Amino acid sequence: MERENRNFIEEIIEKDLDEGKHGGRIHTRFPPEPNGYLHIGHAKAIFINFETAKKYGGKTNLRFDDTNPITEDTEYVESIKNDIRWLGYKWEGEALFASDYFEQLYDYAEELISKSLAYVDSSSPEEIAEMKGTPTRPGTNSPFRERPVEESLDLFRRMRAGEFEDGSMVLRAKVDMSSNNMLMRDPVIYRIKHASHHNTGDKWCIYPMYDFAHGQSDSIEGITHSLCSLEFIHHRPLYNWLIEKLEIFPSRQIEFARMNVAYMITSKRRLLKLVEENYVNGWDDPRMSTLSGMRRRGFLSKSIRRFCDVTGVAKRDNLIEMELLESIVRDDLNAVATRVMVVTDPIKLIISNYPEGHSENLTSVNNPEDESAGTHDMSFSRELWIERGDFMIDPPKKYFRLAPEKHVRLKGAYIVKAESYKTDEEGNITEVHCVYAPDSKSGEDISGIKVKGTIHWVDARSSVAVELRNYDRLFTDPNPLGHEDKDFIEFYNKESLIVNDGAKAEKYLLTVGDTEPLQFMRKGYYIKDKDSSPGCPVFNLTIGLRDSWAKKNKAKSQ
RNA sequence: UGACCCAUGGUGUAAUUGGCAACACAUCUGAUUUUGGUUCAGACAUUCUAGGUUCGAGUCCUAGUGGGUCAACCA
Repeated sequence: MERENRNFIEEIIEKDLDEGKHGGRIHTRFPPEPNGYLHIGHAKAIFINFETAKKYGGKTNLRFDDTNPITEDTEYVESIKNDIRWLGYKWEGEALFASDYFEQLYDYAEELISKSLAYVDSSSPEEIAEMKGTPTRPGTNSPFRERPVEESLDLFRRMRAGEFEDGSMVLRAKVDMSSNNMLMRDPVIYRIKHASHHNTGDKWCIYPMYDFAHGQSDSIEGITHSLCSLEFIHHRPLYNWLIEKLEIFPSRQIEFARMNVAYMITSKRRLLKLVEENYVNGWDDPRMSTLSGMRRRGFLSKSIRRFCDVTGVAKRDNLIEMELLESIVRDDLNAVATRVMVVTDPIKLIISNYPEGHSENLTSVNNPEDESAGTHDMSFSRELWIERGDFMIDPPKKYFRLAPEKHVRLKGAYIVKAESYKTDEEGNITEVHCVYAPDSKSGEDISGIKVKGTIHWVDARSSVAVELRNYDRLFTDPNPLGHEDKDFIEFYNKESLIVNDGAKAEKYLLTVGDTEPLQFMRKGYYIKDKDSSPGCPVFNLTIGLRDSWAKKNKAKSQ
C-alpha cells in the first residue's frame, strides 16, 4: 500500500503532524452500526481508516455505533468483526461500543442543560418537524426553548427514569433555528425508546441520537481524525459545536467521497430487499456486494484491499468500472490458482488409434506462474470429454480448435487430428473421432506437427461430475439506483446465476481444499462452495478468464 | 429559490503545491504463448466555460455552467 502521492486526508494529517498536534499521535476508528452486513462500501471505509493510521504509526478502533436498539443486534456484531478480520485488519484492543458510554453521554447531556444549551421539548414529532422549517425557510423557536434549566433537568431525569412514553418529549440542543444548516436547528439529541438494547438490555429507555453519540465517542476515545463519508459534511458544524460547548477532546471530522462500483449497490435497505424477496440466496450469495458474498465468490481479501487502494481517495462523486475490480481479482488469482481441467459442456472425443482399455498418467502443471506449486497426475485414455465449443464442422477462418482434418494439441497430452463425428437426431454433435500422434507427447514432442490451438480435456472413464454455479453481474444497469423513474429491481439480471450440473472434471479436483483458488483452464477462476456434498461438489465462478476470441467474435457479429 | 461540497482521457486517481498533464483499468494494433489465459510493445486529453493575475495556470482570483448533498425522535 505504498504510494508516493498523498491524498487530501494524508495532507491534512501531515500538516497536523508538522504542527505537533496531539503530540504526533494518530488515531482513527471504524464505526459500523450493527444492523446489517458489511459491503464493499464499508471495505473502503475500513481500508481508509486502518491504512491511514498504519501509515503514520497510529491506531484504529472498532466502535459499534449502537444507539438505536430497535434495529441493532448482536448477530451483526459478530459478522462485522469476522469480515474485518478477513479483510486483514486488527483493531486496537477490544471492540468498543457507543453504548459503553451511555452513562458518560447522559452526563454530557445534563451538562448541556445546565449550561442552558439544551432543553426538553414537549412538542410532538409533527410539531418539531413543522418548526424545523425548510432549507430555504428558517425554522421557528419551540415554545419550550426557554424552559427553565431546573425544569428541563427535572424532566430529563424523569425521562431516564421511565416516567414518559415514547415520543412524548425529547432533549434538544439549543443552537440556532435560523441556521442555513438544518442540523443546527436545535437538533434532537436524546429520545425516549422503551426498547431492549443488545448490549445494555433494559437499563435505558432514553437513547442518544447519532450526533450526540458519535462525536462524543470519538472524543472519549481520543480519536484524532474521524474519517467518514461525504454525507456527514453537514454534521461537522454540529460535531464541532458540541465538542466546543462540552469542552472535550477535539477530534476532527474529515469527509471523503464514498466508493461506488458499477453494477453493485451498497444500500442496506435494498440489499435486504434482495435477500428477503429471494432475488439472491442470502446475505452471502456470491452475487452480493457484501464482504461475505465476495468471500464466498472467491475474491481474495488482498484483491479487495488492492481495489480500495487503487481507486484512491477524493471528494468527488464516482462510479468505478467493475472491470477494474475484475482485473485485480484476476491478477491476484492468476498468481496463486491451481490449474485443473474441467469440461463444462462435454462431447465425447474418441481416439481411434489409441489402444482400448489402456490408460496412462500424464503430468499437469499446477501453476505455470509458480513452479513451486508443483504438478499433479492426469489420467489419459481412448475416450475423453472435450468442450462442445472446441469442435466445429465448418469452422471460420482463424478458428484454432478442432475441425475435420485439423490438428489440435490436447493440453499436456498429445496432438490429435479429427476425422469424423456423430450427431443425434437434432443434428447436435455427440462424438468426435480422431487419431493421435503417439510421438507428440507433451514435453517430448518429436512429431514435427505444428498446431495453432490447444484445448483442454478430461479422461471420460475417471472423470467426475461437478456442479458449476456461474455468476454474472447482479444488475443490467451500471447504476441501478440512478434512475428516478425506475425501481432498481427492474434492473435485476435474471441471468446473474446460471447453474451447470453437467460438467466433467478431472479426478484431482476432488482433492483440492475448500478455500483453494482454482483456475479451470481456458474457462475461469472457481472456488469450492459450502453447498458441496461428497456426492456433488459445487464450484462458484469467481470470474471468467479474459476471452479475446469471444470478444472479437462478439464485436464482429454486431 | 438558501447553504454546503465537487468538476483533469471512456472510468478512477496523480501532477514534487505556479514549471514538459502521469499511473491503472477499459478500448484498438501488433508480438510471444502447449490456457485465444499470462507476458511484452505501441496508439488513445484543447484539464467544464469565459475573463483575470503571472515570464509561465490543471493548480491562484472573479463570474458562469454542470453534478451532488441537506428538512428521520435513522446512522
